[in-house]
Amino acid sequence: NDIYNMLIRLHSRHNRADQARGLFFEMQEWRLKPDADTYNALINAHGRAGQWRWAMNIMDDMLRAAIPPSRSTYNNVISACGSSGRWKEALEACKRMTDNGVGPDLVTHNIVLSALKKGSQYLKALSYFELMKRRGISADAVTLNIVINCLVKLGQYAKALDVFNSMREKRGECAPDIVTFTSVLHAYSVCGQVDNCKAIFDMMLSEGLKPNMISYNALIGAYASHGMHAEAFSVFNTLKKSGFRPDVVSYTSLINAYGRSGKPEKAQEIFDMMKGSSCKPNIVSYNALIDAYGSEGKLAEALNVLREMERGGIQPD
RNA sequence: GCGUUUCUUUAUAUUCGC
Repeated sequence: NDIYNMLIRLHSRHNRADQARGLFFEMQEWRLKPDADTYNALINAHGRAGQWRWAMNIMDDMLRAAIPPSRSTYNNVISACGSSGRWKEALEACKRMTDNGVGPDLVTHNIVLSALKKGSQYLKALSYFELMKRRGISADAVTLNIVINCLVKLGQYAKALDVFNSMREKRGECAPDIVTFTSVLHAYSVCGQVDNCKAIFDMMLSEGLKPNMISYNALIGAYASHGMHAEAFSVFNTLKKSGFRPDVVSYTSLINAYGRSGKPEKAQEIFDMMKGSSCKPNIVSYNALIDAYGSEGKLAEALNVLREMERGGIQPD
């Protein structure tokens, strides 16, 4: 049983909801009874796939099987609504949870906040956070990271930095983590302060936090969006030297760095490098390269890339 | 009673309009 639960979780992580569902039926053919963990994992799998209705139906099945939904079950359902962009349904599910006598925990509140953020309801997210404070619910780093990102989306950079600085003072549960630093780095990029992106990155290092792919990619992206291809390329190399394999985001950011610097042939070079790697270009990579040519008026080359993309079986959007 | 562990939540890439 536990093995099936693990396998379903594995499919969930890889966004294979149908495979997860297959296992769910397969285990029952072996006369294994799905337990709460099974249902939770299955709900999670559908949530990640944006199938919030399925997620809800599975919870109903659970009730029919006389397995009471746990806090994790509700959290998974609320999260399923959130990742499908259904913030209203997320709030309703949260209310239903309370009505059914299952109290929300901090994770629940964080899931609601992120559902509001995914639904672009940044102001609502901030009011929800204020409500949490008034109720004496103490936030953790995840909470504050979401708040920072909502403030950035609203263009309230100074307030975002205030939250960041309060996290640095408080430490403990609220100590800035790698997500915090990456968010602040991105905030500086969005408001045009590239130098501070590097400063934040270095601060993260001096705090003893190890950068991951996402933080490297964020720095590459910051340089890229400001047309600083040399700096972007240098971070790309540092990433590789640190033992990471650049992913599709790393490559696409670098393509964009050259595109924005008016160097489509360099962008093409990186694109070819990506094809020679284990990482396949996706539609965003193709779009970045097409735009690199297009913005330099090289329409024939741009069309060539478009044709190559279609030959590769990717539909233009 | 205390601690440890498991599960659920947050950060990065392309174009265009307001």
